[in-house]
Amino acid sequence: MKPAFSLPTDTSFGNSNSMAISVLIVDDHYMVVEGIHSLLQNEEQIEWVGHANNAASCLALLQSRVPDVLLMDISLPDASGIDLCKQVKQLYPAVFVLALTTFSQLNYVDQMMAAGASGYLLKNVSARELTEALQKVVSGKIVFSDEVAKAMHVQAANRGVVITRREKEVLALIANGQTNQEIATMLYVSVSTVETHRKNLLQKLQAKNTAALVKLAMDQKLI
Amino acid sequence: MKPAFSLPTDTSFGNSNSMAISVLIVDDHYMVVEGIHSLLQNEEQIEWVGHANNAASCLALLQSRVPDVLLMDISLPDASGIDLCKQVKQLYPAVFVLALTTFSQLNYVDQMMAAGASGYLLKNVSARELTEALQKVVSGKIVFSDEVAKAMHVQAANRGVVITRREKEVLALIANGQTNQEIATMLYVSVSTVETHRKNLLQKLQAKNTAALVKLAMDQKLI
DNA sequence: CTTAAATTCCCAATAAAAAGGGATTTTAAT
DNA sequence: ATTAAAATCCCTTTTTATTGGGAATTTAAG
Repeated sequence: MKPAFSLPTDTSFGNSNSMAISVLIVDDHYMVVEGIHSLLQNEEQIEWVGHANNAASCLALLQSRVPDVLLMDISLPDASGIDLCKQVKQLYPAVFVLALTTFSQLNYVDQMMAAGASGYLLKNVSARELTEALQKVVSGKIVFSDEVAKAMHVQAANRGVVITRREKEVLALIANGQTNQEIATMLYVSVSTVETHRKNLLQKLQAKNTAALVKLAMDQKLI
Repeated sequence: MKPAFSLPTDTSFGNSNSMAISVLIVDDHYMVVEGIHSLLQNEEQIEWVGHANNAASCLALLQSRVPDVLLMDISLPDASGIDLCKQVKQLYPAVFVLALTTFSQLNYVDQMMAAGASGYLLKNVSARELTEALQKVVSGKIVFSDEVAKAMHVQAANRGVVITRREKEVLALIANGQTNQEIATMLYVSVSTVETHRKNLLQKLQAKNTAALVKLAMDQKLI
C-alpha cells in the first residue's frame, strides 16, 4: 500500500541561524493573516514576505518571489488548499507548504499531505510552536501540531473511506431526498445502477441504512 | 504554560477620550485575538480591556472589569458561546455581546441572538466594519455583517424549526441507523409512536424522506 | 382549572430500500 | 496489451419506510 505522503529526501538545509526563513501566507481571513503577522513580527529568524487572500493572488505573488515556506489555509475562496498545494509543489518544488487549519477541517489532513504539504498546524498555534514548526519544515521535517496528531489518531477508524466520483453524485442526491428512481432519471442510468451504487456506499461507509449513511457521510464531509 | 487570560500592561488612560468603547474579547484562537487586537490598536475610540480564551476566565475577568462590549467566539473550549452569552447577559445586562464567528457556524445565529447577543460578525471583518459595528452596538442597535445577513436570508426557509425533546431523541436514533422497531424497543414505546414522531419530523423539517431528514437536521445542527 | 402542546397508541395500503445473488462494459493506469 | 477499478445493468425476496387517516393520554404553562 502507498503511504499518503512521503518524507522529502532533501535534507541539505542546515539549521543556519544566519539565514532567515521567508514566509508567505495564503488565507482569506484578514484576522488570521494579521494574527500570524503579529506572531511572527518579533521573530528575527523569520522574514515576512507578504500575504495573499486567495489562490490566484498566491500564484501571482510566487512569480515574483518564492518564499521558503508557504503557510496555507486549506479553505480558500477560489480553490481548495489541496489543489493549490499540488500546483505550487509542481511549479516550485523547493517551497515547503505548511497547512493552517481549524479543528473542524482535520478530515483533509491526508489529502493535504498527499498533495505535498510538509505539515499541518491548527490556527490557534502559539508563536513558539509556529516558529519551531517553520524551522523544522525548512530542514525537511514533517510537522503536526499536537492537537492534529491527536485528532488524527482519534479519527483513524473512520478516515480513509474512498468513494468514487459517481458514488459521490449518487450520495448527494440521496441526501437530497431523491429516490432511486429519481436519481436514475437524473443521471440517465437505470435504477439497478443506482441501487448498486447505494449498496456500495452502504458497504464502504459501514452504514446500516440510508439514515446512517447520510449521517456518516456528513460526519466525514463527503457531502 | 500560557496564562488563561491577561490584562493589558498599558494602564495609562491618557490618550483615551471619555467616550471610548471598552472591548473585551473571548476567543481561544490566539491568532484571532491577536488579529482583532491589531485591528483595534490604532482606533482611538476603542479601549482594549483584554482577552480571555475560555468562558471561565471570561467570567473571572468580568468580576473586576465590565466592558461595554464583549466580542465572543461562539465555540469555546469550556462552554458554548450561547451559554456564556446567556450567563453574561444575566449577570451583567448592560454588556453588549457581539458574536464573532466563521462562515461555517452561521447556524447558531438564531440561538445566539435568542441568548441576548447584539449582533453577529464574521471573523474576516475589516477594521472599519468592526469599529462601526462596535459603535452601533453600544447605541443599542443590532448588527450583522453583510455576509451573515446574506447567509441568513438564504437559510431563512429552513431556519427556526423547533422539534421536541422526544423528537430529537428519535431523530438521533434514526440517524444512527436504528429502525422504527429498534427505536421503539429502546425508548419503551410502541412502533406506532415512533412512526408518528418520524412523521412529524418529516413534516416539520419539510423532508421528503429519511435521507433528506438526516441531511437537513445535520445542516441545522439538530443532530 | 383550562388549555395547548407533547406524547402516546392504532390500522391498513403503498412505496421504497436492503440484501442477495450475478454479469457486462468502460475507463484509466502500467 | 493487460488489468484492475469503476460504472453499468438485471432479478427476486424481505424488510422498512411512507402515507393517511384517527384518537387517547400526559405535561406544562397561564
